[in-house]
Amino acid sequence: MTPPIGGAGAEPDGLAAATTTTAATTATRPRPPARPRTMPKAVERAYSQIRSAIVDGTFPPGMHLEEEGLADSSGVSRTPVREALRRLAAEGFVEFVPHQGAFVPTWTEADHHEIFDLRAVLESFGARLAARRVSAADLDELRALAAEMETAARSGRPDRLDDVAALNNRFHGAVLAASGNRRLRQLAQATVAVPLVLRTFQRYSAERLQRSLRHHREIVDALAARDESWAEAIMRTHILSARWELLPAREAPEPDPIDSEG
Amino acid sequence: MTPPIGGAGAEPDGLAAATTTTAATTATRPRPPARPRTMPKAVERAYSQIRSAIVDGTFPPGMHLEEEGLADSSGVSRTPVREALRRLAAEGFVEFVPHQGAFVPTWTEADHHEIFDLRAVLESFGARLAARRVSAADLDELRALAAEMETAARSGRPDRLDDVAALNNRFHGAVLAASGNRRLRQLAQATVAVPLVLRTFQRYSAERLQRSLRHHREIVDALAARDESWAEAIMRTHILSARWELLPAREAPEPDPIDSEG
DNA sequence: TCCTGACATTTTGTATACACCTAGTCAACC
DNA sequence: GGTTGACTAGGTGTATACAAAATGTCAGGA
Repeated sequence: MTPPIGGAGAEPDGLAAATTTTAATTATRPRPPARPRTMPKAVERAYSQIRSAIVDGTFPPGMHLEEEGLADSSGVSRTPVREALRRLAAEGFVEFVPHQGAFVPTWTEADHHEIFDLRAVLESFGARLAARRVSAADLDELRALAAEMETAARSGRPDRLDDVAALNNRFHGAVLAASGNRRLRQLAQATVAVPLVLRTFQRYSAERLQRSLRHHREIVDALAARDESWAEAIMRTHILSARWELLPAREAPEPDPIDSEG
Repeated sequence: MTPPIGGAGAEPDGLAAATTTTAATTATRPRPPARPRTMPKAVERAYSQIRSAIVDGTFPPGMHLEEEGLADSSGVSRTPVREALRRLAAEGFVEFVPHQGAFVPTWTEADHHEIFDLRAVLESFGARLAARRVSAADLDELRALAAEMETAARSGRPDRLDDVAALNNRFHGAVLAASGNRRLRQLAQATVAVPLVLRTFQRYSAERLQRSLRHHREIVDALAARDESWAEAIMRTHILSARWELLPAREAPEPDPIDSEG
């Protein structure tokens, strides 16, 4: 149930055909929540353009997002832009002020801690659930993602760090998918972490990045062992250790920038 | 920051009056996220009407919500109806199917368990945080709400049970507010439980209701003692015990309907 | 010189009109 | 008679036009 409102729903829904005369007797027969076909393009274009502009910093924190301008630059009208902004607001990418419109949120340190607290709670719970239900295919996928991340990180090239971040998101998403709780996945992925964590690895030192990658391996091991407590603990560890790498205040210090990692 | 997108933002944001000669340097200065004034009325009307119709069963599960009809019955046009539906979808009250529109979701038993698992995780964590930061005023409010619920329940009249449900929501919301984590509150309140739990108490037996009310008292005690683990445990208990009262399958049995209590 | 008031601009909020897609129905063909 | 095809209706998706509201500016007065 509850398909992700706009997210790229790559999940086979499976249970669409509960059409078996479900109690309702009236003529206004509720039709079965049919299969999601293809998403239209206007809202999707506006959505992804705005989203990536926020993520990559083109739209800096505090910026006022005017609907007309976004509509022009996206090549669509204001209506789909509004819908896209609403979705982005629901996911925490923008903030709305009643008669002023949408703004790129400014993250405070308190926000940062809120988000990581929630990530720790939700994803460690997801890891616990996943340890119960994980399949061999899930484990293969997780191992493959971990390996890809290690490869990308080993290259040492900063431009690969975005790949690492993307793979990291996929890894965490895969764990949440393996948990079997779709709402949990939706919450953890959409509402919580994305805006902050997306470009995260740019700031990791080489050794911290290595530790993060080792965490991933250990998460897979814990899941493979079907050890719920271990899985929960290592996932919690993994996320809470990342918190301190990414504090907004740490922008200046700039630790060892990844280079020359064998 | 991140004010609740559509919720009645009753928070004094404080930093509204930077109106004095625009201390900014550039013209495209990001303006401060100003105070939330008054929410418009069209979307709000549509939103609350649709929402309550879903909650009270006027719109049964599986029903197709046609925008034009909703617009007519709400006295507004389709545009605000669409926005209201988007918000409701983000909160789990409706589901969207691409070129078919919005439907009232049908809750399966699996959905039910997903939701209660998440509630248990989020709200017990909220109780833990709240035990750290709860103020005397918070405790007073919680005690007052608990007392009101007991009064309403003692009356034994089934029509008061909706009041109990509303007070229950306020109680849980107050705990989450006391946690100090706004995102946690937003997640726990908006995305997770509301549609299912709202009309919940109609199904409680008298003794179960009493137990639930005692839980509330114990939650307050745990918070007053500033005992994080106690608060977390009793909140978890409170929610998980409620899970089994509300299973969809239990519709037929219909236990002792509250009467003559007190 | 500073404050107060109204005005004008800009942007959001809302309404409506149009286009495309989906689904259901009916007819033609195999 | 069953199946396939196109047609028709209904509804969502999108675009645009209009109204309301807020902000910033400017003039007038104390």
